[in-house]
Amino acid sequence: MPELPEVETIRGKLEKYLIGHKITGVESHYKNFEGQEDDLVGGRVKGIKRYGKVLAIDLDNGFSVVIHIKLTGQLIYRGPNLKAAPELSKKVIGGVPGKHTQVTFKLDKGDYLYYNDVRRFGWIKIVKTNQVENIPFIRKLGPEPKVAPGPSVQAALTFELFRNILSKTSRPVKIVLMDQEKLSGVGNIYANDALWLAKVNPKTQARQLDSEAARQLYEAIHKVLKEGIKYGGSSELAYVTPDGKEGSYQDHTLAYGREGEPCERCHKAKFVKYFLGGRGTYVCPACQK
DNA sequence: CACTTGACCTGTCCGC
DNA sequence: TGCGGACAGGTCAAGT
Repeated sequence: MPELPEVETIRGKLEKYLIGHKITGVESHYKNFEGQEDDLVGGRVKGIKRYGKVLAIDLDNGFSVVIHIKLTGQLIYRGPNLKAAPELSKKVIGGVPGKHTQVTFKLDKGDYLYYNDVRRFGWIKIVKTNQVENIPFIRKLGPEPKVAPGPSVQAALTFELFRNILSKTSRPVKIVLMDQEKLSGVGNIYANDALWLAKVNPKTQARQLDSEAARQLYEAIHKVLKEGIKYGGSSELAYVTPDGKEGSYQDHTLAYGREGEPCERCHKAKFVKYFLGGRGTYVCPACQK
């Protein structure tokens, strides 16, 4: 769920709601929070960047808030910028502020940005803006598929790079797609869908893919990520946008979650599910040879 | 080095 | 209605 399309959707909304706003206070009791809350106070939001699945909120005082929401992190904006404050999705368990609010960012003009995280896997770091790209996790990220016009900072995943990445390993191609150090942004849902769209078996050794299969897969990755963005992300689990709404990609998945359903493309088989690398993997046995 | 399993956490859903 | 157990995606650490 929080893969590139979800994080990009959040990025766009934060840009809309937060730019120009000053942080007037930060309250955190979160175990995965690193850095000095006070470094943010007085800074104004000047931009929101994305590195793969990671967000960076840049302030005009030289500091940034870097956030990885992992599985259940939620960034919820509340305040007058929301014309009519929409009802919060019930996926915002406990509401805001609430039982699962880990960090509260108080902004000027009566605004708040809340970080909720039920399972507390996500992390937040306060660092100087010029040090964001030195955070080890971000430094190690591979190039990402360019599917959004927005200012992601990651290098583009060209077809040349993609072929090169595949050629260097015999790991199953699905595992490679989800390896953020090889390419960034793709997680389990979109990996499943891209493989189905490209008619590639997830277990295929990456280096066994010929140029044509690699091309199909390369294009499929871009296509499914764009679809994800178009539908505002997948709210299968805990994902919601900063205005508290759900995305709808979960209603448009190609293969993910479709165990037992007929394959609408070949009509020859039903989707089966198995585990690959510990992750739910959905394939049509007839068209993903 | 490649690959697998367990850990991190809690809510939801499923079966009895 | 209650309860135990499996399961969920993202990443890291430890084990084989």
